[in-house]
Formats: sequence, structure tokens, C-alpha cells
Amino acid sequence: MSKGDATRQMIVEKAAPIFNIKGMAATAMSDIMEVTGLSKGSMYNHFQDKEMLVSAVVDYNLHSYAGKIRAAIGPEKTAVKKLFAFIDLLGTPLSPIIEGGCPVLNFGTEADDTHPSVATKLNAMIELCENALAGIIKEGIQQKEFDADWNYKEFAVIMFSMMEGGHILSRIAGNNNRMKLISKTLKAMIKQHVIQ
Amino acid sequence: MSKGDATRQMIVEKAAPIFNIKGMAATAMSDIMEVTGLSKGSMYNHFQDKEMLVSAVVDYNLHSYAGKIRAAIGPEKTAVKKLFAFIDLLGTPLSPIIEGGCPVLNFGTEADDTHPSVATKLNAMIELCENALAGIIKEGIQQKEFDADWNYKEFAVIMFSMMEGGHILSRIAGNNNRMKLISKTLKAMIKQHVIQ
Amino acid sequence: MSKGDATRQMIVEKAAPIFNIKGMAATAMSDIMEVTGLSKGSMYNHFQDKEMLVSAVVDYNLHSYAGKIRAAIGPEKTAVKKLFAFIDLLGTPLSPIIEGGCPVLNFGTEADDTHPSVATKLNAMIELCENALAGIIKEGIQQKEFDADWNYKEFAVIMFSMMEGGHILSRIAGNNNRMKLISKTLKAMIKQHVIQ
Amino acid sequence: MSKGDATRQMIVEKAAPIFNIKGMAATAMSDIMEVTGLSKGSMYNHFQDKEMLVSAVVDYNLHSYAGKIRAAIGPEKTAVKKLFAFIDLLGTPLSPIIEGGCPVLNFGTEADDTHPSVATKLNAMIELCENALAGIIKEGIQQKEFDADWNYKEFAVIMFSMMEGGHILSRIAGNNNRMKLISKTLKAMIKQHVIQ
DNA sequence: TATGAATGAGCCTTCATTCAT
DNA sequence: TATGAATGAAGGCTCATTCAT
Repeated sequence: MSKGDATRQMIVEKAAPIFNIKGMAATAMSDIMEVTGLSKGSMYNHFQDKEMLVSAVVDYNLHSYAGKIRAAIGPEKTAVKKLFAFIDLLGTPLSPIIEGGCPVLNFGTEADDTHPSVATKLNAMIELCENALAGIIKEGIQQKEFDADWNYKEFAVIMFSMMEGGHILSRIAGNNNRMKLISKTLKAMIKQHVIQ
Repeated sequence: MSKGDATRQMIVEKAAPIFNIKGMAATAMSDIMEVTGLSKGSMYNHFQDKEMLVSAVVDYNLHSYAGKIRAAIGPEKTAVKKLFAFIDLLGTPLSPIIEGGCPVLNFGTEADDTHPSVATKLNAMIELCENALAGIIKEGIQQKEFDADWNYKEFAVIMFSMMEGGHILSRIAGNNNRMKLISKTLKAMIKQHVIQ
Repeated sequence: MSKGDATRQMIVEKAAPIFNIKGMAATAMSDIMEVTGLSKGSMYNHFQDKEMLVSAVVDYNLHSYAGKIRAAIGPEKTAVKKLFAFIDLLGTPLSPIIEGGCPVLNFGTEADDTHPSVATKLNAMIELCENALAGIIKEGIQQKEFDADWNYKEFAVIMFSMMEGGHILSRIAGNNNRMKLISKTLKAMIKQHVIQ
Repeated sequence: MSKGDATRQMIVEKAAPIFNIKGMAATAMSDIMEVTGLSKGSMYNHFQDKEMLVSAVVDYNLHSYAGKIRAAIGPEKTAVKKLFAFIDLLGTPLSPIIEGGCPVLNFGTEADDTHPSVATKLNAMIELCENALAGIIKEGIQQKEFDADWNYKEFAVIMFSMMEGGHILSRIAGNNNRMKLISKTLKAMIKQHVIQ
């Protein structure tokens, strides 16, 4: 990686949590300058404008979020364990896996009406998660872990919606209570489909 | 109502959807000037500063949202119909009951880390909704509509989380598909507790 | 005095110390509204504009200052005692006879280059003080208290300058030390002319 | 000196007389923009806020004032001549050595009640002047120019107070008459201590 | 590539003032 | 006489961005 690329990467990494926490409009380029220690000119050497930086930051946050999920699920050997690992990983929204909480939600409410290109990226991430969940269950069915007549595609959508809803409501409330209930409920729903 | 109060009210009403759509940081006082047709000075006669206006706008949006829900549920005579009315009312996030979508989500992601006083208001609204749902079911149990061993308090939390999650994911996707599935699922879950 | 005049008088009295302390430019009409409890409209019923209020306030402060001096000097029976009373009255600039200290200085530095009409009033006050001092000494000479060849007119000018200089320097320093020395010195100078 | 430092210096130099003439509150940042030909943004690149600019301007004015005094006194060879040079330099307040007149007075009346950090700087300048005068006389005593029993420390305080008082009163009056009298008087007082 | 001085539009807010009631 | 809603210019300051070095 060239020096330029390294700097660019560093900017994105340092900027990512700030945008995720404060939001796109509320984060100033000067905030990023401060946290990177770079000069104004240098920032603009690497990113044409704020929008480009935002775009890279959204990508980074989503990629980072997905990576942590993948890392948690990957080592698990059974479908049930993978699903439970997913649930547990996202089970404490107040100590989230990336600073500021789920980027889909954080950027989503700001982007839905006003930043279509960001919304498109977020939507891809949503589908990625849903497909990942569906894929795990499908695999589980094939491995005779789950009963075959489970409508797993629908469940994946329901599960992800429920967790995202629980995530933001918990963060607003300032405690993980709702998410605990949701985790318990989802696990119970999953167990109902386990073939013993 | 005095003229001043009327103007204040008008400002809030005109400002409410703008803040709900664009967000707190991204909405400028000049946006509100434009939409109200008032001068800058006049705005500041009615609101000490932007924060005060935001506070009034959050209150208004939440109150307005709650009011529409209440209006939809109120006329229904049975608990099942009330719950279904709730689900149907919020079933199309792309044509939401107030412009910009659910204010709990819109303000929530911006407020959770940075505006505690707003978060407190949002949390009160969340509990209001959950309690309203729980209350309907409880009434339904007493009226022998639902079986008595339904853990309705937990269901209320689950239901609201699922709908909020579905709401924002649908808005990001730009279609109501997820929400339709959630509606169908929730209605099925409810029917399971109906005593026929 | 009519009600209107009473209100006008009240405004001036309440406004006077604020302008004397904060200065003309730094005092806002809203500061005066606050301290008087009057509405914007009411203020402008009594004073055409801020300049008119300032003008009245300057008059009031000067008049008030002069009045306190006169009250302190008047009862004294001899010229020496009158001069000493004057010196003692102005001897503690940090607890001045009107809030904010000598209005000649406070308005003078702001007015000298930019508000000629105010400067004119201040100058009249300066001459009033100098003439008062000169008049006391002249009377003292006639009463054989002081030797006849004292150039009392020059002394009056010197004395007032010294006290005004000491007043502001003491206020800047935050202690009365300089003024104490000046008081001692002036009294010694006066005693040199006393016929025993 | 870097370009940035040069610009900063230029801003201070151009701003200094304006603040000295109009006062801190009455001088707007836009006044400084105009006189420097710089944009608002550029001003704020060099000074965090108005207060920082004021601080630099006060320093500059005081330093500049002190510099001119030092330049006038320095070349003189005897203590008497130095004192007379000081008196003569400040003898015409209507054509003062820096535009707007003595900064100690100009900033002092505005700062005494409301800007303690400025007042501290002014006080340091006052003591500097008093000490300079006292130092000259002390040196004169050592050189047998002045009689040894002159309480020169007290005289320095008296002299500076008198000149500051005369300065502002002259400026208010719009003529140098009082200052001429003060000059004459001070010189006479000094001569009384000269050993011939 | 990196710097940081410069820009000017725009932001939030305050100000003096007016005027219908 | 008193009120307070309305005004718009101006104030201090921040922002994203440009560009010569």
C-alpha cells in the first residue's frame, strides 16, 4: 500500500466513528482534521469533497460491522450456534460492536429522505445480513438441524427487523433491557425449529 | 389564543416536518424562516434559540404521531381490531402518518449519543406506545378475547421493536415489502392467542 | 409629576448605572428593558431612540455625581474642610459614589472621538468641578483661611486632573492605593496655603 | 517570519487604532475586515475569536505606546531632560502619540468592571510607567542631579496620575490647555529638586 | 503528497427600531 | 401610555472548499 493509500485509509478509520456517532451533517471536516492530525489541504488531496469522505466512511463502517459479525459467526460449527452467536454479538446495543451503534440505523434515518446513494449502500447491507441469516438456516435445514418446512427467508427478515428495532430503542432508552428480551424471544423461536 | 401563541404554534407546525425529514443538525433556522414566511427576528421572539425550537418540534411530532395512532385505534371495538388497526396504520412506512416517518427513529439516532434531553422525550414515547399495546391486550384478556396466559407485556415490546425496525428498514429500501411481512407475521402471532 | 414623566424618570434611574458600568455601545436596549421591567414599545414611547436615552442617562449620572459632591461639601463650614471633604469623598474609587465610578471618565473615553455631544456635556461637568474647587479656595482666601497669592485657578485644574487620573488608575489596579497617596499629597499641598 | 505571522501582525497593526478609538464593544470584526482587506474566514484563521484579537490589540497598543515613550526618553542624557522629554511627548493629547490617545485610559474605563484580563495588562503598563519614572529620578539622585531626600517613588505615582487625568480631560475638552498647565506644573515641581 | 492561508457563503443570534392593538 | 409581535440589518463565528507553495 502506497503512502497515499495509507493516509487515506487512516483518515477513513479515524473519521468513521465520528460520523457514526454525530451524524453526517453534524460532523465537520474540521472534526476529521483534528482527529487525524492532518491539514485541510491533505484531507482534500485524498477526498474530493465531504460527500466523498462520507461515502468512504459509510462503506468502512458497514464493512467493519459486517466483518465483526462474520468473525463471530464463522468459527461456530452448527447453524443454531451461528444464529445464537449473531444474537449475542448484537445483544448489547449500549456497548455496540462499533462506536455509535449500528451504522445502518445511524446513517439510515439521515439518508432515507435526502441521500439516496447512501441509502442504496445501506440497503445492500440489510440484504446482506438477511441473506446471511437465511443462508445459515438453509444450511441448517440441509444438515437436518432444522425442520425443513421452516419459512426461513421470512424469519430472516423478521429477525433482522426485530433486532434493529430493539437496537435503536435500547440505545434511546439507555439500557439493554429490550434487547435482552428480544434475544430471549428469538432464541426461543429458533429452538422451536430445531430437530432433536 | 393570543397572536403570539398562534404564531408560535404555526412555527412549530411548519417546522416539525422539516426537522423530521432533514434532521436537527441539517435543518437551519433559515429553512424555518422560509417555510413560515417570518423574519429571523420574529423566530427568536418565540424561541430563545434553536434548541428550544427543536424541543418544541420534537414534542409536536411525538404528540402528533401519538394522536394519529390514538385516532385510528380509538373507534375500534375489540382488542384484536385495535391491534390490527395499529399494525395497518403503520404498515406503509413510505407513506407514513407524518412526513418523514417515525420521529422516534428520526430523532433517536441523532439524539442517542448527543442530545440526552431529546432522548428522554423519545423514550417516554416508546414506553407510551408499548404500554398502550399492552393495555389493549390486557383489556382483551379481561374481555375473554385472548387467552389468559399470554405474556402480553413482552409481546408489546417485541411487537413495537419489530415494527420500528421494519419501519426504518423499509424506508431505507424504498419499499414497504418488509413491513408487509412484519404486519402479516404480527397478525398471525396475535391470532394464535384469540379464543374462538 | 405625570405618570409618563415618572416612568421616564424610572427608566433613566435604572439605566444610568448600567451604561456607566458597561459603556454606551455594550449596553443594549434589552438590558434596560430587563432592568426596568418595561416592554420595548414603552421604552420607545419615552425615548425616541437609544441616543436620546444615552443623553438622558449621561445627564442623570453627571447630575447625580455632582449632587453627591455638593451634599458632601455643603455642610462643611471652612474652605479647608470643604476641600478635604471633596478629597475624602472621591478617595475610594473602588467603592465609588455612583456605581461604575466617575461618569466623566467612563463616558469620556468612549465619547472623545465619536460622540461630540456627549463630550460637550462632560466638559461642562469638568468645568463645573474645577470652578467649584476654585470658588471654594477663592472664598477661603477672602475669609483669610488661605494666603492671597495662591494661584487657586491653576490649583483647581491640577487637583481635579490628579484625582481623575488617580481614580481610573486605581480602578484598573483594583485597589485604592494610588488614590490614598494622591489624597495625602493634595491635602499637604492645601495645608501649605493655610494661614495659621 | 512566515506568511501567517505576517498577516497576523498586519491585522493587529491595522486593528489597533480602531479598537483604541472606538472601543472594544463598538468595534466590529467587520470593521477589521474592511481595514485589513481580509475575509471573515481569514481573520478567524488567525484569531480564535474577537476576544483573542482584542487581547493582541491591547498588547500591541500598550507595547507601541511604551515604545514611543522609550524612544523619546532614551536619547536624553540627563534625568531632568528625560523627565521633560516624557512630559513633552505626552503634552498634546489632541495629537497623541498613538491614534485615539492613551490606551490605558481607553481600554481601562471599558475593562475595569467587565474585562479583568485586560485590566491586568493595563495595570502592568501603569506600573511600568511609574517604575520608569521612578528609575529615572533615582538615577538622577545617584548622579547628583536631584537632591537625595526627594520621595521619588511617590512623585512618580503622582506625576503619572496627573498626566493621565490631564490627558483624558484635555481630550474631552477638545484642547490641550489643561495638559499645558500640568506640564508646566510638573516641570516646576521637578526643578525644585534639581541641585544647581 | 502535504501544508496552511485565504475565501465567502451560510449559520445562529442580537440589535435597534416600528407599529398595530 | 403600554404592549409585544414583527422586522431586517448586523454581529460573531463556522463551514466546506481552493490554491500557491
